Amino acid sequence: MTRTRLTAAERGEEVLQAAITAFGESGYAGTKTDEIARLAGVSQPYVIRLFGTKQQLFLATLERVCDEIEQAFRTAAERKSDLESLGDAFNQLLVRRELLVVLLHGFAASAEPAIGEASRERFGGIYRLVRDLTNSSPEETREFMATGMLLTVMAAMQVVGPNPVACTWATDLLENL
Amino acid sequence: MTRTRLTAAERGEEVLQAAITAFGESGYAGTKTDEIARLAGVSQPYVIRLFGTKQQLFLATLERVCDEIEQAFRTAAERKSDLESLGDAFNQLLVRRELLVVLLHGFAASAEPAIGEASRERFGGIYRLVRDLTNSSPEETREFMATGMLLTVMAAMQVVGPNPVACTWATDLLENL
DNA sequence: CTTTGTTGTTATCGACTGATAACAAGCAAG
DNA sequence: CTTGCTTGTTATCAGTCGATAACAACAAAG
Repeated sequence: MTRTRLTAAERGEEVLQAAITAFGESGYAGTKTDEIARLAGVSQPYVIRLFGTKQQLFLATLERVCDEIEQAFRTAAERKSDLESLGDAFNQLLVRRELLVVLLHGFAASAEPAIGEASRERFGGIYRLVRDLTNSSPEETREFMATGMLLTVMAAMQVVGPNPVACTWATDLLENL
Repeated sequence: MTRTRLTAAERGEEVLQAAITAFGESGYAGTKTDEIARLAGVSQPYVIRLFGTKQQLFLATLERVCDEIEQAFRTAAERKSDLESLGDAFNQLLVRRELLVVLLHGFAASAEPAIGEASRERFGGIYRLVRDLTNSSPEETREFMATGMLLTVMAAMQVVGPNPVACTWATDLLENL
């Protein structure tokens, strides 16, 4: 048991990774801070002290996820700045199902004002980033975002990504993509 | 106060409508059966007795929502059986934001086995229905479903539908649709 | 070595929440 | 009217969960 002592920033990072996993699986309301603590290997009260409240932890998780998505797009655009290149990057993100599904849970929890505001802000930012990185028209960008949302809900339904549930309609939808 | 006595089926219907509203706003885990009861004007234990458990109530709500969506598509196809006609029908559904958002909450709660199974089943059914009603190719149908998912998450973020939150990127995305 | 700040824990609370039980009130038939 | 079935309520529990408080362990500095 390597129960090392870390700085608050380092431990916070571990908790954040655990939060991505947990929130990605069960969403904002459905996830217990205790489960996140267990995944991170710390006590539940410490998770709360590191982030203040469960909601602030969720918001931090959402911001982190969006940062990683935007970073993946920027990196892809450096090699080739078209929508196909960004699409490949998106498919790579699907390997970590929880990442994109956290985003979906943010959208779904938008009735909570703070979460809704963050979701709208970050989704708009990703839209603009995709459009600007690739110099695409609004129509092309919308189709890209739409396909992204379809894949994201399919990730939530566990028909794409690692260990997918077998599903005839899913394989049908994924052909020629 | 018209506190009339209804049959179990009639009262169940009222509870189901309340459940669409409540689950659409707060999702499966985030909605309290007590809130549904309040909206339906009955006591919380009665809601439970009518549907067994909160999960069974959510599943019934999900089934109902999917039935209504499929019905809207069937009706639209009777007049004109192409994707544009079904798209118009979908836009009409957006007027009742909660309806589509319940669907999204079903996807999001797919980690719960029973909910995941129902979500996959019904989503696949809608996909096949759209494709068969319009005789569209898998590619065309996929694009339709993708756009539908984009609009659904935008509905969850409250940037489309009644009383939309003003948002530059949202108006941008909705132009020429 | 002791002082001081940071990291982390255990103990515990208070509010919530789904579910059960027991009971009451309406309604139709005989 | 009373018997029996359905509709509905109040009371209440048992478990959960986020959050707070108090304390403990460790490390660096002087």
